[in-house]
Amino acid sequence: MSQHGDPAATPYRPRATLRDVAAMAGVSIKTVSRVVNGENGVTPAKVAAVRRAIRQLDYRPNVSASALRRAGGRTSAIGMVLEDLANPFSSAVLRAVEDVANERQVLILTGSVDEDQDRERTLVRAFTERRVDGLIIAPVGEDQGYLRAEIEAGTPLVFVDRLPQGLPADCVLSDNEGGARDAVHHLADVGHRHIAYLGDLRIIPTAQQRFAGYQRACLERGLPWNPAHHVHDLHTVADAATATVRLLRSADPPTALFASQNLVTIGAITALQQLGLEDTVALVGFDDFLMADLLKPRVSVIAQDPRRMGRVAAELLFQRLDGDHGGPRRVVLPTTTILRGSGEIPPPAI
Amino acid sequence: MSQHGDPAATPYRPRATLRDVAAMAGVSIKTVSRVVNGENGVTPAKVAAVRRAIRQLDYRPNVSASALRRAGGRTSAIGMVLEDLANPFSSAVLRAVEDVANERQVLILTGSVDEDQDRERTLVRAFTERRVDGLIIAPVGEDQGYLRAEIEAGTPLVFVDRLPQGLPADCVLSDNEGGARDAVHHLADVGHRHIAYLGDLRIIPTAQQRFAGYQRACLERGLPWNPAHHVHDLHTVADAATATVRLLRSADPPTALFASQNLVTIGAITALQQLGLEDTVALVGFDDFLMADLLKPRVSVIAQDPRRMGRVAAELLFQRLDGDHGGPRRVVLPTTTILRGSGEIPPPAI
DNA sequence: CTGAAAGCGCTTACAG
DNA sequence: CTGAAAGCGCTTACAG
Repeated sequence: MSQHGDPAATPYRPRATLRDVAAMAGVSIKTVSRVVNGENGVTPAKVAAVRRAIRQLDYRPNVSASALRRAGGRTSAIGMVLEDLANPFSSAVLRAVEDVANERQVLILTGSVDEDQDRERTLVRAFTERRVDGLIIAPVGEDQGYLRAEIEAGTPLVFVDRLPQGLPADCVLSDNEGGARDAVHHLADVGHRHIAYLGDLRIIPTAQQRFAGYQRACLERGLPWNPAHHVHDLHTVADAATATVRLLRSADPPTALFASQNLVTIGAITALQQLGLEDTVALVGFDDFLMADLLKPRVSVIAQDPRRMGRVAAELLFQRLDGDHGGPRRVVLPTTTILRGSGEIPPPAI
Repeated sequence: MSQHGDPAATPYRPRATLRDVAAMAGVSIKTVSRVVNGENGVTPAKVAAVRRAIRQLDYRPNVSASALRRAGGRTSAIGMVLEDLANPFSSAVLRAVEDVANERQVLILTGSVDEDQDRERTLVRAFTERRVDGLIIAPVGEDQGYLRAEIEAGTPLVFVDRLPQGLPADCVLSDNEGGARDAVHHLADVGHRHIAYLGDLRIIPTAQQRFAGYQRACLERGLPWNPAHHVHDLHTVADAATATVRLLRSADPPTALFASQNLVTIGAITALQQLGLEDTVALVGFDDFLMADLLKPRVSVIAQDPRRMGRVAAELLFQRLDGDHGGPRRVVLPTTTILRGSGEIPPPAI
């Protein structure tokens, strides 16, 4: 009796293997392998017998096992390291990569790093140990030199959103500096001369580039350079709201705001509404967001194109996998200025 | 010369294997395996030699190969099938699952199905062929019976967001009916008797449940049952906006709207703003969204908790993987009614 | 404490 | 057209 096994201890029927299918169909495992892989040169009668056995046993090929022996050893999976899967920018990039990968029957392993360098390395290592065919990475660490070994081992790498440090590699970026510059130029066109900069953590390269664009435009337009109007290291809505309130209540408030990132923009709007200044102080945000159109005033933004970023990155990766061994490429995606109202509020007439 | 290989043809150094490490360290592969897996009973001197070789060769264990032979054969990866990685609900669920999986060093394979039944099956099959340890699925198909084989093979399954059909299995759902009922009761409390239902595709189970909750509340409060005020099959912002405009311009317009889903809510707001009725017609939406707080009026919603849904689903899955073989469990997560203004607009005094 | 042999599920490289 | 043998990179089950 006990030979039949305790159902609680062995509740499962193990998965059928090539060998099981071969036994049931009365052929060798090699013949089954031929049928599974659609190779020709198998008698129709045997093909039928094998197919029948596959169906009866619900056979599922083990792709890890086949990749192990197969020449080239592709796993048909790529790894994607993102800042935070729950944020709209990351998830839009991911989705676009998925769509390209899907056309090639390639699966995606993914994870979030939350600005944590160690997590970036841990994730990359975990993906590598699964022998992914390639990696798309939004880097957070200050040095990506540790990835040199992956490249040498033949795993193509494409960086997105941020430039990698210490490693020449493909990457796809937004024109952060240009976009920020456009924002300030636009506000200056409207007549503003006192434009505050509300920025994310200074360690983030994109934040640095956006500040550089702000700075450049201020120079180009001869705007007064007022460090009291430069607020850095805002990483949450609450941070941004608090900082904006303080700025607008100061003795020397700006007449316009440039918010260098999504959450900062939302924080700034929260503050403006709280002070009743949303129709008085101009605002341009970096990054578009759903509903920018429904707020009052509607929010003018410098839009990135995360889906395009993902698509281009995936296409680049697959080109590498298809054998393109050319030098590293850098793709800079232009931003789009979308004027909806908040950025067109003029400065108060004195 | 040509023996050294053409750099364009063989540009990469193959990854080191256990055998390479063993050769360099002057031990057997079994000893290297012991060191890599942290087994004890290896001379410190050999451990040191092995570690040195691992570092020099930048050895990365091939976890697929080890899983192949290892008893139990866990791959430390789970598969996650979601509606659309780019939508905030899906990505919040994913992120929460990631956080739980991360504690166990488990990786996530994921993909979007976009309401496509075939895609659901294709994705599940692809994950299964990679021998994921478990699956979390937001089902779209009308029948999940095809998954019986996975369960029998010992792959635990947890459904999220929607009940599976034709298969008893663990699942984690929002209280869709209860939440919709709450929305209508709230509007009735404010004084409304003509409350329109704006719903998603009728084939979607959650949409059906929300309509059922709407219906039940109408009965409970003795509200007139007016099919002209029930609009189904709205799946995009544009659809919802058009339908809302038509409804409000009709001879017999409702005084309040219940929007059964995020995009529909946004479409309804677009329409209300377009008609200048946002402060006249009440609105409650199902699903919270960032910025509901910044719109005017602020938007009252029935909030789900996607992060909790993901966390609970992942915990359930890992309990199963840890050996819990009890009967299928169903977890229903309560919704939260958040009153912000739009749902508290009273009906016009006659 | 250490390692040689067998085997995981599959494909490759042959031989017939 | 078909299959037996060897091998992918690793672990298991032994023997010493």
